[in-house]
Amino acid sequence: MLRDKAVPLYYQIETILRRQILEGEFLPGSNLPSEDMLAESFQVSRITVRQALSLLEQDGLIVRQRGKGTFVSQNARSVESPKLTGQMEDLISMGIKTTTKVLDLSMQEVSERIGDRLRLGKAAKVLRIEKVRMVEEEPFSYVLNYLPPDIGEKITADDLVTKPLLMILEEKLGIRPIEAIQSIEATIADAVVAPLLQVRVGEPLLKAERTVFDEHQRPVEYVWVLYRADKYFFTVKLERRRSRDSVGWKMK
Amino acid sequence: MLRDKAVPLYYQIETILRRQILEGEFLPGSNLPSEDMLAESFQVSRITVRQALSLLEQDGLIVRQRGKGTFVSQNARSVESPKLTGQMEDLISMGIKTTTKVLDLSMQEVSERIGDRLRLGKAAKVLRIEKVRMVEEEPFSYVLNYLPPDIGEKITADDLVTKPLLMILEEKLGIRPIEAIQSIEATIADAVVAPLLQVRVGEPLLKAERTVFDEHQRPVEYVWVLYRADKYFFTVKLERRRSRDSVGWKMK
DNA sequence: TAGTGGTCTAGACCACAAT
DNA sequence: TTGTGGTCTAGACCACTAT
Repeated sequence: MLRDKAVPLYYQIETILRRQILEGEFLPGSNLPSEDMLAESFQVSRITVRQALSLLEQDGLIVRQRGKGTFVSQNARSVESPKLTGQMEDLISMGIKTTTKVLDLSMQEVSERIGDRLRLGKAAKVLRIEKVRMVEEEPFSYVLNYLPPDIGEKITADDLVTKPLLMILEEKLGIRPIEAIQSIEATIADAVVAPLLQVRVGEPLLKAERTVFDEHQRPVEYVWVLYRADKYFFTVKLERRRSRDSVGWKMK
Repeated sequence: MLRDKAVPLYYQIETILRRQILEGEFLPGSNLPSEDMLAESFQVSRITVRQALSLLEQDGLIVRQRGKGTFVSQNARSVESPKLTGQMEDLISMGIKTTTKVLDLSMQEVSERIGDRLRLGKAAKVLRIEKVRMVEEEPFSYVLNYLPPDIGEKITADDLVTKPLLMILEEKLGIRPIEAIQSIEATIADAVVAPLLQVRVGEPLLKAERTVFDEHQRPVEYVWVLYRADKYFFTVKLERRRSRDSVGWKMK
């Protein structure tokens, strides 16, 4: 067994099993080897195997059933989307196939709404970035980014043409965005954005607002986006909150 | 310490800590007792405490930092939404404040699209339910439900007026819906739905499609919904996929 | 009864942050 | 150096499913 201090065993095992599932070595509906068998073949303890499996379960790749075994999920499905999906990873990798037109990049007084989202004081300034993202020569979305002053002052227009913003934060500034709270609603194109997105006034648009947080839960970016409804939809997995009745507890 | 065979220790501990956080006994940003201390006061092993904490971490209530401690999340925030949020729980509890007008309830031939989503054969039938949900006397959403025949045949119109569908599935049929895949896009009201939702043609609507699965990953319901944009938005937490470079592995 | 996943323990060592 | 969370072990017993 290859030991690598930098990468935990359970993570290595998860990676291997994930690849095997995605590449079809284990087919949807089929059962995985039992935990004992996996522990044996990887030469680790069962707890470590379970740690790996629970990651796969969280991602919905496998389903575990007591007394029966562990099965590859029917939803271990490849991306079905003809458009683009809006998961965090896509937002990052999106830079690959898209070009960005920066319309504005300037430090501005913070509005109450933005300041609230970024947890800034009233007198603070923010970097405002206005841009249009193009996918295959067609306008795709109209984006407003707002960044706290200490982060914003380190970002230049040159950065933006080459890389997506989240990648700049990570690689240039050492900020690790790991979480975002996003809300989505429907709206229609007005006279201002319609020409920018090359649609008629009144066409449907998907509006998303999100605040992005780093590992310390500091807000590092607030984003306001309008997507063309014909080019974008958003997919999520909803999970029911585990519900089990609990009982009282006595401290000893 | 109270032992209850029916409820795992880690789950009891999670419940207690969750309540303490939500009720403000631990304030956002403050640190929780260390894992060792929690293990001591609950009189359980540290592993069991960690299991409880990892549930809270998954739900975003706490943040753990190696070498520093465990902290209550800044986002342990109560519902901010003036409208309704679209999480699975809401869909269930929604019945409380809403009334439902059933426009149609009938067994029909399955279309290819629906059959595909519910994993049914070509000749299968489905129960189709068409309804309008009202919130405080105002139309809120236009909903089409499709259910597999064996489930659908057990549902009557009477059921629907009293309880939300998911609750019927659970209480009357013993089906436990635990997961759904949902996609969301923007559209506008056409001449058919505009009067039903009491909006003008051309007003923005949020369109959601979702397939609901039970614990065995069987699709138990397919739903197609149009929401009035002025009454509904959807909030989600996005999480960045953990990314760590992994290395090769040698089987022993 | 045999096999599976679910829960739990006691103990160990490590990496990281603060002092 | 001390205290924290991160990883890992070996072993135990339980609950559920299938035979």
